Amino acid sequence: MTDQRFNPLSADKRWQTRWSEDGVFEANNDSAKPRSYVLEMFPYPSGRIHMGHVRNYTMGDVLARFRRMQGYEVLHPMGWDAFGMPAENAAMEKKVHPGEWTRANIAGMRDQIKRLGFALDWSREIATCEPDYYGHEQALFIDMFEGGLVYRKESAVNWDPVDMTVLANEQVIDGKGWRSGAAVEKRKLSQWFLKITDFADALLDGLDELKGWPEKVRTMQENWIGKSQGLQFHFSLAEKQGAIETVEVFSTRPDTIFGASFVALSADHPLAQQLAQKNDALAAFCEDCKKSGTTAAELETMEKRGFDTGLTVTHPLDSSWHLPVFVANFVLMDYGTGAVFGVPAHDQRDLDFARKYALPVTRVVAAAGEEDTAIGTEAYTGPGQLVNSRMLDGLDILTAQQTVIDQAEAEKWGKAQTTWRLRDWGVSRQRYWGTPIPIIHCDDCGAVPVPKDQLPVTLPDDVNFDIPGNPLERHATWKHVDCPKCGKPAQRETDTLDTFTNSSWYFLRFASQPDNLPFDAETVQKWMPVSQYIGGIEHAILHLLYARFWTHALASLGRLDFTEPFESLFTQGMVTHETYFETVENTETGADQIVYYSPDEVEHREGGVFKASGGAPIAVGRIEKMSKSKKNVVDPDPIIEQYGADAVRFFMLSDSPPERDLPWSEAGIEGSWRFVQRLWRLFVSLADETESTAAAQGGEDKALRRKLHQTIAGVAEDIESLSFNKAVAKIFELINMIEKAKPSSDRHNAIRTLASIVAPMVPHIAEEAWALFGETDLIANASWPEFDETLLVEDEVTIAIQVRGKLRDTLSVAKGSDKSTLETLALGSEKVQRTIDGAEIKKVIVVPDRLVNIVI
RNA sequence: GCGGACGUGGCGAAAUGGUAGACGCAGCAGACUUAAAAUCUGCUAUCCGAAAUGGGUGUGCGGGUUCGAGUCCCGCCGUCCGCACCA
Repeated sequence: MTDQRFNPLSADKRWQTRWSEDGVFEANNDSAKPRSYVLEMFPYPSGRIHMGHVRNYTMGDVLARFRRMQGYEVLHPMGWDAFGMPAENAAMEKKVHPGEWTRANIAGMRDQIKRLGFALDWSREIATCEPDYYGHEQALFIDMFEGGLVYRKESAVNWDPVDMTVLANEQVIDGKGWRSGAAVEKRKLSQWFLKITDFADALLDGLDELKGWPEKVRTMQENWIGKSQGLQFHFSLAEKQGAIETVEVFSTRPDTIFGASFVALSADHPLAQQLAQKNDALAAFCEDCKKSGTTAAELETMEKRGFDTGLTVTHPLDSSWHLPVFVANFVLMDYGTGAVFGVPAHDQRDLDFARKYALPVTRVVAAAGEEDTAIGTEAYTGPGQLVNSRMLDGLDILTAQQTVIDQAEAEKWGKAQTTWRLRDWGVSRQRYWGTPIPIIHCDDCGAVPVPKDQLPVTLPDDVNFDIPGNPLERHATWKHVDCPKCGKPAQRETDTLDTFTNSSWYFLRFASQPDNLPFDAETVQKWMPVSQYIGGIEHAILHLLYARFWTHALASLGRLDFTEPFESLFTQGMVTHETYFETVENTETGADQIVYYSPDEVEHREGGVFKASGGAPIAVGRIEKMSKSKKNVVDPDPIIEQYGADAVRFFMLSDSPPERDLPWSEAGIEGSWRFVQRLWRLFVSLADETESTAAAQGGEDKALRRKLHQTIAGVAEDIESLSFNKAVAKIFELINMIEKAKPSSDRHNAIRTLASIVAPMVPHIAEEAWALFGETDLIANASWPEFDETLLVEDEVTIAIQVRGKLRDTLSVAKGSDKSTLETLALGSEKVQRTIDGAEIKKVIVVPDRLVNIVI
């Protein structure tokens, strides 16, 4: 007698062991089968996996298992994005070495992930913090260095003047250092940059190829790259300042040149710097500009302020027209030329600035009829014709732009120019826990790459984090080396690479991992590009752009012969949960403060939510992304232990569309658990039944057979499009029908086939069922069931009968009934006649197999 | 500030411009049980109605296109995400 309850505690472990021992999911580089590379963004080993990971890897796993069943050789690897700040924070707080902390986290998280029974090729596991990964990364960096894609320049960082350390944006809270609380300053450091801008055009054009990417991500990348065409030209300084005689500006709106009322320089602009040397007030203003943050959001929301330098420039189209020159805090040195001309009437920022400093506002573009309408508090950015613009009057915007550009080029004071919002990628980090930059600084030879036979440049283990700052910088011996070129004493670069570099090529290393090279191009070529990449939308720009850039760059260096790494991309939603809180008075300050409670600390009872074990009522807050600060985190581990991997996996796939947020709920996981048990009851019901005994009892069941075939086709389609919630709904419909059906050979077959249909989602119970049915091989090695095309279409359809677009009746007719039949049937409907009530019929619209709409 | 998305029952949602609410959760009623759990059956957008194989309303708000709009267009409102040193 087979157990009437499915027991995941024993089944999960048993099948996971079997899959592992048989090496079922190890990808074969030499396979002759068609290939599919399914990849989920690898995790940062923060300590514990969270529900977001579970959701991400479950989705990838369903696709990977489904592709295997379809006959593909599947590469589905897992690894660790193991460098990063949390390890250093742990080192400071817990006095544990970042490496030790990270490796312990990896070990724990690997166990957690394995308990979910994913079809992963663990033989290819990588951790980016190990020298056998980052050493190869150093080799690739040197390739880029030698290929002219790496350079050094000054760039601003957040500097904490108390801790004497560089801070990440994340560590700056309201302009203050997160530990010291000191006001953060911008400070310039000489840093390494990768020339991503060399690939701006290629990265932009490449987006067109990426048909399998969400439109929104392509748009975000397009906007991020920000190609804009315009006019770059110079204003001549009325009062020459030594060597500086002109101010170079760039504008995408040269048509508005007659609306200019000022020129604004970045505080970092050479002219601003030069003037500041002789002008204490200006120097103070420039210094003040350094106090703002380095993030775009801060720069753009801060109060726009300027400093009038007293200088003027002459207008290029009218030498008698002088414009004042300001230094302004909103002009970025990194974009364009570091100087702009302000047209207040047609740019909101310029308008705000002009109002503040009482500068003229002249409308130069107007929609029809608005030529004389004054500009109030809102700049006009819409279409129209040029006004108040001398020779441009009456022209449309585009023609005016071209006219100005042509004249500038003819008179040699400017030229058409393409500018990018995209800036080069600063990869230097003044931190320990990252890939050491393989460069040696020699007084005589300059920056010399470490010879490849001396790689990897490994991190020293004997470091301490008792004082802030970079331990590599203050390590007694590590940085002191001889120059590889001339042999004289020199210094190692002590900055490490941005962790984004680690995730910019890991997918290549998964595909091929020779000892002596980063990857073997031929093997990589067999697997790449990644067929389906799955991860969070938060990576829509940075990670995905950097990974694309590395692939483009390696292709340009002749190391790869493709440029786009990810054929299809899917961005999944977050796992969310209700928040629980109460507002209490802070005993010291008297101010109200919110105290959050975790789901473990509350209980749901009649009348609401209360503190656990009979406590007081508690407020239920918004449903939000699971986060430590809101304490609304549910740890997957105990859930897996209680309900088993299959129920957890199934929950992750049900209900919410995968790109949308998934609210975690106790009731939801209970529902998934009941689903698993329901499946099991169906499977065991077959244990003593053969197809022929079933047939003998009830013959055949055509409707159920049709439903089965529709489900096989429909679920396959839904899995391919990652619409797991729809696949789940179809499975439920099939099960509902099976449960209501009488015994028959078709019912018997439907249940057997059901095991295969659900196998990618709930693989443990599917294996268990397969064994129960007497199969000796694994269902993981089985094929996706075939379906009969002819059974997919119904032979009877329900037609909607509308009167003036409103549903009045429905009719069941043979599929393919012709229009006149349908019209006659519709007009014969009693309900229709009642609604028409003798009115004149103007028109009858008939859509075969769909509806009839009677217009009166 | 800039860029991107989303908005449908009590909740998660479904719906090539063609019957809005499939499927799941929760709830209600019933069966089974000494009882509970589990399981099974039925109902479940909303308003009017005793009920109807009766009618009205209804996909964030306001307009528009169409025989027909959740879906397309225009304008709002709200919420969320990203913004270059978090990963």
